[in-house]
Amino acid sequence: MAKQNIDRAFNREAQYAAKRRAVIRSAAAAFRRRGYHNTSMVLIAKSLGLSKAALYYYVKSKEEILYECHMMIYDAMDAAVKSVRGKGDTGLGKLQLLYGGFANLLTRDGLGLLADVDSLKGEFQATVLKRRGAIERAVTRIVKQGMGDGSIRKADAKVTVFFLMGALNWLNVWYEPGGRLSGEHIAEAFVEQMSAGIKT
Amino acid sequence: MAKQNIDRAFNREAQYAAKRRAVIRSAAAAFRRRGYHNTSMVLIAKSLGLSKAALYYYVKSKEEILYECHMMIYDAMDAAVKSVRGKGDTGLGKLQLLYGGFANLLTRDGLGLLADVDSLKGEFQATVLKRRGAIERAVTRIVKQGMGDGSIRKADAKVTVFFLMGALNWLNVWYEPGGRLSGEHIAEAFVEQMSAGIKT
DNA sequence: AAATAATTCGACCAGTAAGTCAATATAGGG
DNA sequence: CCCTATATTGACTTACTGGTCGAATTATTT
Repeated sequence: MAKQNIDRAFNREAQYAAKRRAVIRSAAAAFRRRGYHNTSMVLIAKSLGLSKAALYYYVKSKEEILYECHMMIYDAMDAAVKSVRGKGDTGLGKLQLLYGGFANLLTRDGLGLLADVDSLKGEFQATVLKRRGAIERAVTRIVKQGMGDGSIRKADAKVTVFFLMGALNWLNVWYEPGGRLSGEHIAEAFVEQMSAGIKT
Repeated sequence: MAKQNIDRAFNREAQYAAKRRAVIRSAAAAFRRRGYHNTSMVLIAKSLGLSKAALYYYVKSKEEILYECHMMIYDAMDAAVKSVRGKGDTGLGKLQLLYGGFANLLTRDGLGLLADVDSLKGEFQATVLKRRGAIERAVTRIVKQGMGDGSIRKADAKVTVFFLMGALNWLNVWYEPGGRLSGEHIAEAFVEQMSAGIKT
């Protein structure tokens, strides 16, 4: 029954991983609503029907949870960047796809850009900043491509990108799932306003 | 010498008020850099060459400091709103003036939009949210005016406004005074991108 | 059913930071 | 030069919360 055993073990592992993800996701939602420091471990635990001690069976520290929250969103954004490779004939077209994808992540998929980078220390913070930088650089590259092919108006690329990323970030603060505005609606409006703001 | 006494007393009062303001301003800068919860009262005190206990001679609590930080920026924004009354012939023109004014507050004047509203409780939080709502409503009013007079493309006003406010808010995260980009430069670029994004 | 491994918990520990207070230093006014 | 009000402090208290640990409980294997 070696095969069975392996299956079982695999299943257990998967179960563990799933629960760990649940912890991260639940914490992420709480962090987004109340902020990192206003969310205690007991609260995260209780919202999952667990005790605080049980939480530490799945994560090493609160900081690690925050770190994983960041990784989650950056994984998704990296995937979005990758998915527009080759697509879109102009820089602007590519950026439209990517920006819409980002907006969808933040609304439809319930992921949030956490701003609490300062609460992370050492290696954790360095990694998060590195990945954020990578995203910004990817967007900047596309913007510059657009400026090169004439689809995007020439301007300071850094300012342009930060302007656009800021609008996205603010979504966390005001967007409420299930409200009057659907995620798709917002994504569409954002892409339109973004495009109009930067195209030639 | 009653007059003298009154003058002196007034001077003392002014001195007190000035020092109190200094506490708020210094704390605001620290909050913006490190975040509210990562900034201890001792740190605020030491950066002013005081002990923590002395701080409590000027403020009632840390929360009050955060509250006053918010009031400071909202006072400035209210003033900016007031200052564009009557100016600008179209909605777009008025919004350009206001948006540039906001950008200047955040860069040149070193004021920052604090996002830590969740760390405020009860009446404090209610007041801050009320004032933030008032600013958003003022901006929305101008946007709608612009949609009415044909200077601004018709769209969902709420989304439009939040998009623009988000870009402003993100300034706090990435803008560094004394860097390559001057406040004026950024304000100009923001106004241009904002205008292009929403005009007809 | 016994033995073993995976989960979960109550109770506790330790560090941190806000806030208090009695005591002290400083500065003008008489 | 004293006296009063203002300004400042060191030492202390208090409350919270992240994190640990051994025991208990539950699931799994043999």
